[in-house]
Amino acid sequence: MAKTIEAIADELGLSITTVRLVLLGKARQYRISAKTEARVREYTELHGYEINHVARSLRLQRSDALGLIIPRLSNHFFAQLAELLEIRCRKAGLQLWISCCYDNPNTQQELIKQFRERNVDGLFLVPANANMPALAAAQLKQRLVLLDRDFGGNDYAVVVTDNRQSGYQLAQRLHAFCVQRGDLQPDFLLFAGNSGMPSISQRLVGLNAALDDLGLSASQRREVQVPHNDFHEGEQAMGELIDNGQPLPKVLVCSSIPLFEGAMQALKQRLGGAPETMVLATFDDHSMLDFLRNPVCSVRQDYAFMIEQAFSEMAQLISGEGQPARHIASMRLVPRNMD
Amino acid sequence: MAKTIEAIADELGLSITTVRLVLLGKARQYRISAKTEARVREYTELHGYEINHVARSLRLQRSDALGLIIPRLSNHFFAQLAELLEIRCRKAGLQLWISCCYDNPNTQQELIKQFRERNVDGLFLVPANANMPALAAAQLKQRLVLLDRDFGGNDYAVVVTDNRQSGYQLAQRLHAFCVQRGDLQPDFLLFAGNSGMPSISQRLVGLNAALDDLGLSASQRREVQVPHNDFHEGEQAMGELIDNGQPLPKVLVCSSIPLFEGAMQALKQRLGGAPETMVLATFDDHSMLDFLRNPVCSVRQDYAFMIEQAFSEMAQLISGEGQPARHIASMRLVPRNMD
DNA sequence: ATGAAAGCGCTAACAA
DNA sequence: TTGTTAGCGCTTTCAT
Repeated sequence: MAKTIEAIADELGLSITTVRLVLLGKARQYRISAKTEARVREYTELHGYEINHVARSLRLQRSDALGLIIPRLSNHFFAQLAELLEIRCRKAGLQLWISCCYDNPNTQQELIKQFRERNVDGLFLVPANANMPALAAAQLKQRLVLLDRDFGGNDYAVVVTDNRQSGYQLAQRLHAFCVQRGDLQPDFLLFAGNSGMPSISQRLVGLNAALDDLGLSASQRREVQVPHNDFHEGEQAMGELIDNGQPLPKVLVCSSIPLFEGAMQALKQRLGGAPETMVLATFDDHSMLDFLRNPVCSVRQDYAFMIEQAFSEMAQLISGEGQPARHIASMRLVPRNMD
Repeated sequence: MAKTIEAIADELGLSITTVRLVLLGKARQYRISAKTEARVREYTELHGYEINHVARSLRLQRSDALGLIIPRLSNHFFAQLAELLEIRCRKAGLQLWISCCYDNPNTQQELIKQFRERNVDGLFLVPANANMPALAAAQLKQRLVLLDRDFGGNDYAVVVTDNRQSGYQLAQRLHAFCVQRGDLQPDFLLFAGNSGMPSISQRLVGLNAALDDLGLSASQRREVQVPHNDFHEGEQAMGELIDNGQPLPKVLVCSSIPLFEGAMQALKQRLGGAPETMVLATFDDHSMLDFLRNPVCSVRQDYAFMIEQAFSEMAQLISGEGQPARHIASMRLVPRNMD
């Protein structure tokens, strides 16, 4: 156990104030005598001193810590977000407490409560449903920055990617690729998980808008929706499609990586893999997509922008200046094997 | 701001103790009158009450929080570990504070200090070097559980995978596969990042022991070491090998996924991908390895075992019972396209 | 140039 | 059956 300021003061026969001023580096400013300063320094260099952040927190009603609630760390996108946000917070002298709610509203509510109890200065939240923002904002004195999902409302700071635009551009790009390689009438299969989430539904909106504009007929467009963005559901849905004897599409677009992985798994197990000419696409990017031989196009979100905006919104909320704003990050298409 | 116990007591004209006993659900036990209990309950149901964990923490000298320091969340293995450990801690009513040190000893030291300042009840640590365990143990009153890397010494609780054994079995399996498909004299290329880490060096030891036992000649064995387990180094090393006109091996074994990804990238960019007959292998597992057409064998660690052992070691250290022990998790080979 | 004291909200020991 | 108080270690304000 490290010594307290009081213990040090006692042992040196000084007052708490004196020791404290030296430890804070304000000796000069308050004209503590050089001799006294030296004595304190010598003592702490020998025995060490570590501030008790808990006591400080209680006194100042501020923890110098921020909370982050995401669905899960095993999703690479959120892990990346968490990693970069922690770096940014640390740069500002703040701790980031990272928790996973698995998109369970009860868990998320419980986590918000716990963060409140521990007096976080603010919360970054990937809301599990449309009600969470209001609930969290109330508990956190509006010190709330929403990430990745925009459920609407202008009351909160929000940082999201332009998913509609991403979807639109993705479909255009895929179609152009097909035409360029000589396939003038490609058909699309859209695979979407949990379209209750605005990020997902917007992706679909964008994709469909592009397919509309491209004039695709009904027979060139299929859409399969599953309740969650996970591996298992992707595998099952693609498995059923194959087992039911439905034709494979020329172009397969998935709303997220886990779903994409599941679909690939089903194709592999039943057909030894996706046909070589099948054009693949997924939202979110991962370096392992390089392993695929097919043409693949993924959508990479702009992490740096998102983190910077999210953090500066939080800083604003804490300082009490300015109004919370909505920030829309752009994305980048990442084509592979599509020259 | 939620009300304090004192504020509630004042407004109800009761004492702090009375209110507290009701809130703790000990009204019965201490024979608080039913009427009083009802009044308190009614009040808190209306106005709410949230305990102030910071004050509690200061008073009890205990935070009900544990720290976890890993190299990085963007490494899927560590993200998985963090995710599961958080679940386990939450089950026990403890918060887990997750931080990344990027294998930088200074950063790691700083994080340990910060956790101390915030009075964590214990720390899970992936040590950045051989000195960190002793340093951390001193600062944390021995409440330290080391993960993934065993730098030796019997003073600490450690949970690691049997990397030597894994390496041995992996090499045996790969060799058997080659023989079975008719390649009686396969040559191996071992690609290792940061063999200063015990996990990595043990993998190499195991691999080489197997190659010894299999009687491979010197010309059948190559080993390339790079300083870090990351994508860029893997890409560069494999790139140089190809650019220098050295022959590709029959079997490529990488010490970790990032390195493996880098090597694949170099093969893809220069040769359009790994030759179809090349047998691939890496430590750690990832579902996206399914994307590869080559025979691939990965090594999956036993997360469930590791988490359970790590947590129970921590529980023991906190309760003060028993001696810290070393736990060795076994692994499982995950063959793909190797029937 | 240095010291003393109040108070952040909680818990535990002791009173009544 | 309920009340009072000290104290966890820090910061801030007001005295010397």
